[in-house]
Amino acid sequence: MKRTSLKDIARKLGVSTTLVSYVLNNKKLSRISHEIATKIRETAKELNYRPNQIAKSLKTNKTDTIGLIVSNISNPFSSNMARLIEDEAKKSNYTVLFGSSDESVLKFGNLINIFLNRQVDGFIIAPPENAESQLELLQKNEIPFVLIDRYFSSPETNYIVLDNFLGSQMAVNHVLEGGRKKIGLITYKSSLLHLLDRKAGYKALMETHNLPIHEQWIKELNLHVTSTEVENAINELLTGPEPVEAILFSSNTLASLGLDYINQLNIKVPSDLAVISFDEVEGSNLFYAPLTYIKQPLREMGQAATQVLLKLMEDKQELTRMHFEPELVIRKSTAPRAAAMTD
Amino acid sequence: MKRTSLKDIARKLGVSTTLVSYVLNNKKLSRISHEIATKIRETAKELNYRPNQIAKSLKTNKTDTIGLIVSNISNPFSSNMARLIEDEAKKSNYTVLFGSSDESVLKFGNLINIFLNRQVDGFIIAPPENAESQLELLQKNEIPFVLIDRYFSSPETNYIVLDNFLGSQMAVNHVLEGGRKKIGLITYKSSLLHLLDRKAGYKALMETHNLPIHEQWIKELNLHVTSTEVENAINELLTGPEPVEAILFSSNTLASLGLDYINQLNIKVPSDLAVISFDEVEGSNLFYAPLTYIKQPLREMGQAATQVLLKLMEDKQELTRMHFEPELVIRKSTAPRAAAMTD
DNA sequence: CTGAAAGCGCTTACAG
DNA sequence: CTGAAAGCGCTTACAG
Repeated sequence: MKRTSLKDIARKLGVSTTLVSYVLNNKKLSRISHEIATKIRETAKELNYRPNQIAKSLKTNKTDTIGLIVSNISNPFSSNMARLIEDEAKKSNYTVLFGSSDESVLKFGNLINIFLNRQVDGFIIAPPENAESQLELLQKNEIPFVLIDRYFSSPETNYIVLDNFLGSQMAVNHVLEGGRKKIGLITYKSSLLHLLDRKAGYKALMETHNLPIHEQWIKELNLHVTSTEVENAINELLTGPEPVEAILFSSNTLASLGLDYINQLNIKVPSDLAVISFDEVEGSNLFYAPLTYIKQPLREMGQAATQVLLKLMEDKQELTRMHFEPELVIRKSTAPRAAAMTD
Repeated sequence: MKRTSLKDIARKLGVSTTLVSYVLNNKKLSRISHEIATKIRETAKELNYRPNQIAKSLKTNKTDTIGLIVSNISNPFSSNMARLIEDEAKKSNYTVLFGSSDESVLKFGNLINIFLNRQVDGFIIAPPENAESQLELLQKNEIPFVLIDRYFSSPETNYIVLDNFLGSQMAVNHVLEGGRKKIGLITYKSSLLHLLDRKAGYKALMETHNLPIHEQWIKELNLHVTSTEVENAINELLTGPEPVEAILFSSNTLASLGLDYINQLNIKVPSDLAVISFDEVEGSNLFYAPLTYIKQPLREMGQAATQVLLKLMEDKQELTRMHFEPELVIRKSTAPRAAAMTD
């Protein structure tokens, strides 16, 4: 069954496709008789006309599609972001293509190419390490894009990220206020700036308070982290010459693995060890000491990213770089020393 | 900067676009001199040629795109499924458009239309209630699609679902073996067959064992469930004339809300109450009594759905309906009566 | 072995 | 007020 096209409608009514196109797109309506317009609309409905966006795109060079590239769509952080972007994009009649890079530049580059071949109008990207050259390529080709969650110092791009430096400071400050000065950091070995910011914030605040930072307090694990690595890191932080009283996890994945292990150990949170993390750990409220965490304003960030991209696509404008303020969600895992002891 | 087209390459080499098209698509290579083929490929690379899939699609009437419609991409079940489908589709050079219906037929219909306008080649769909007429429309238009997770008795469609009836039976049987005969069910008020199957399996197994089922043991909540509804349901199950000894939750969302509440009550799992659920509850391993659950073989189901759709798209074939076998993952929340007591 | 040409379904500058 | 016509970037049946 052939789908009906503009031509079919035009032929049936004995008018030009031009006219039909104008009417169905509500263009130049002022110059078209009301009568014929109505007839066209009726016939379109009757024949169950459905515009072929592909044909339209070929002509207009616009697909009303944006490509969303995240690390892994099955990660809650990414899927939540995806949903917000989907909704925000739909408001402007955009549809979202998605792809997962798995932290691999190779896969990332492939996705970019696949999406470019499909003529996406722009990208929202949480890039993997070493994606700089790919991004430069996009810039050279004047493809609009905005980074989210992650960013680079060069090339200069639009981005929407958390103020990660501040987030770490808030986390460390909160732990210090609870009476714990020996704080370990479990993060990733990575050149990604948002992660370096988290490390730097931790260090900076410790220094502000003239507290020593032992290098063995900072554990940097693989981006594709295993539970064993996390377990080893925790063991090392808890034993050694300067055992820590608190651990800051720089991601929900790390914290989730960490809590699993801590739960098996013969120690109590928060009396023996305070725990805090970036991003919520799904289900950590079921833990006997629900996790204190640094919360990102996901909705605002997702909407901002989409809006910035949409604006970018209609007219190249200057750079937009936003650092969103984190929120400290205090729960039991960091209850103050004294309180925790008598708990 | 204009993108280079086939014509650009053809002009530069003084050959026809026909030839260039054949070479770059590795078609009819036997009839093309090796020399000119090499030259064409070199020039394409040099000019950074990137095929315009939109133009190709217009001509071939194929977009190599599939539409994935789930209830909500930010639900872990959906995002996990999405990731598996993304990977499986990519193996065959397909890209995935996604959309969330939020259990609304209206939104669902809109997504179908949007995706059809974009000429997706087929759909993978976890439909909302009352989506039957929309699906019939797809069938009438000969659009290939396969349902996943959910299905209808009419119209007859392809689908990939869990054997939900069996899943409930496994769950109830396991609880009975643990020495508990009073079992409550918290599920949704819905005509969706996979949910009715879960209820039916529960009833059937109880009857097999000649156990009474009190109607007040079956709680049917709104698909857009609130924590209050879950709390009320649990309260009613635990008080009343015939308080239950175990609760089966028919989804991870229900179980998650339920555990949250049970955790606040002055009762212990599993000694006071055994708990079991469909699908894993993220982070429930952090709970003092990790949750026993009915596991769906997501990977197999996602791959099957994609494969069935791909086959469907190349040649309409007969119906494929698969009921996958569930797996019972036993953890502490359903430990046998005796063991739980002395625990 | 190769290419001119038609055509996919639209949009829109242009002529009347 | 209206329409013929060109053209977006491809594919491919057809003629040579």
